[in-house]
Amino acid sequence: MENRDQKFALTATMEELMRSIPSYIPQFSVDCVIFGFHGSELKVLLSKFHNLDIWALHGGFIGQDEDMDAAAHRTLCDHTGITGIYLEQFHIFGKANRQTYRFMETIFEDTPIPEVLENFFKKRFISVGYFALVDFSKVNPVSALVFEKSAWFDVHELPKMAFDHADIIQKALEYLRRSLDYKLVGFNLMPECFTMNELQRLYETILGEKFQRTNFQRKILDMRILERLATKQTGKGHKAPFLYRFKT
Amino acid sequence: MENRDQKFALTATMEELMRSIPSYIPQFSVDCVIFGFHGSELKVLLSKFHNLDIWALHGGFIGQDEDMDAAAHRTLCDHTGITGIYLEQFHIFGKANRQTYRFMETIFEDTPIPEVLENFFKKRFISVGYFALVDFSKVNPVSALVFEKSAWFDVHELPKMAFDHADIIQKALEYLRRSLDYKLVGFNLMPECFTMNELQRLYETILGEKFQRTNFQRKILDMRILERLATKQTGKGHKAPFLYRFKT
DNA sequence: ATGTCATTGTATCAATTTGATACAAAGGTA
DNA sequence: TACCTTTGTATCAAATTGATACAATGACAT
Repeated sequence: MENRDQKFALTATMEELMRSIPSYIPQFSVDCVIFGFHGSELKVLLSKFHNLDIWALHGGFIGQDEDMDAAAHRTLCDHTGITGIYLEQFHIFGKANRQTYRFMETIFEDTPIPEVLENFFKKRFISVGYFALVDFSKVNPVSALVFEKSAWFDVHELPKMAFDHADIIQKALEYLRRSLDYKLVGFNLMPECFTMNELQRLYETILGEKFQRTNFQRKILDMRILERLATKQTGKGHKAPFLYRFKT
Repeated sequence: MENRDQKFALTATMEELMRSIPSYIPQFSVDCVIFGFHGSELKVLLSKFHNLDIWALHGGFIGQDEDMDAAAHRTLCDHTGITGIYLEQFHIFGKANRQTYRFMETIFEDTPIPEVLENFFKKRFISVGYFALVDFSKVNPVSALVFEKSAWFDVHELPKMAFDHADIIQKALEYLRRSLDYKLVGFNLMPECFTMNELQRLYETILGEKFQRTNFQRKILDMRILERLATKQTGKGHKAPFLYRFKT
């Protein structure tokens, strides 16, 4: 019974997809790695397929008359409900064996696959990887299309992933490390106000190394990218830390 | 007369292109920015279109069953005649208005454009930018397809460029600067043996800044990436510099 | 031969940046 | 009020970087 409802929901949203497919560039997709920061850990937002214990990145296609960046933003907004997210392309995945069709068959089980979908998905795909930096607390994950639900996962404890999506996340993380911009990354991943300690945890989890508290503080303050606010009134048994905010 | 011969050559190679087009992924291309180093300047290899005073990067398409990286290597080999070149993707260009068709019409002048080509080129294109690092002295530019000839240009003195190719070169240069790896770049752009002074000129032209001779020498030697060979017997009126080679 | 000139290889010192440690100032609890 | 913990800041040593000095070399003119 429950299974039947899901199957119905699945095919219903598929109808929508089918109608829009002719307006997309064939064999080309966008995949977004959505990073968030919570509880001292770097997270990625993933979605689970109906009927399968497999998770995937949020992907989409590009309209014939649509800028690629715009397509990435649209895809992202569809799945998170927020706009104005920081987004940047980091790599193109173009191996010859990037097919999604065999996977489609599993999702559809014994339901016949519509011809439009078959023609679209049976070909090999090239995909642009984008990464997004979002304020964890502002995201309200939206399930759409073939997805049953969304959830945040620790970057180092990923579930079983679809296609080459685990590789894509790995590449995104490498890119983030290599081209780390303290202001950009902090500004987009942290909430409005935060303590120096929380900020340090962010960079530690991204770079995978520990910093010395006092030197980290000096380094960040010397950059002059933060405004110091009032001290935070903690209920903890120690001196209350200052709160900071990124200068605009 | 001369014009007529050129037109003939143009359409003859076009026949070849037409036959291969159905095996390519539509609306998707690869463009290579080929960097070389000569006479204290960073150069890019460009090709000139027949009948037009417009130069372009070397581009190509991707076979349906071909890895994207392989397609880039193939394209590069077609135009330079050398294999095993260092090649890396750096950006994907996906603005909605990336059309080549209007340009095609100019090239064809009043010759009718074959339908296969028309269908292929009339759509908007997405292009992956690759950059190549080659030993200037080893390249023997090969003209192919719609190109009349190839030539090296100083990165800062580009001729009139086709499409958005000037932007693509700019992006490639920015990428090269941002992710500068001293060993990688030097190893691929320098000839087998070179003096410290020549190496310094390379990094100065890439980064667009002057270094202090003595400190540059110390910095590079401290990296332990070079082997020192015998001194070079110059005909110059001063102390002969050592020759160096990158460690393998 | 000898002196001049330009360039190279190396040493050296100062200035700056980075790493490590010390310590007083809170904020809560016993 | 003593005690514990964490925070903010100062300070010193170590490492890196910037700037300058100088002897060594190779060709040429005298």
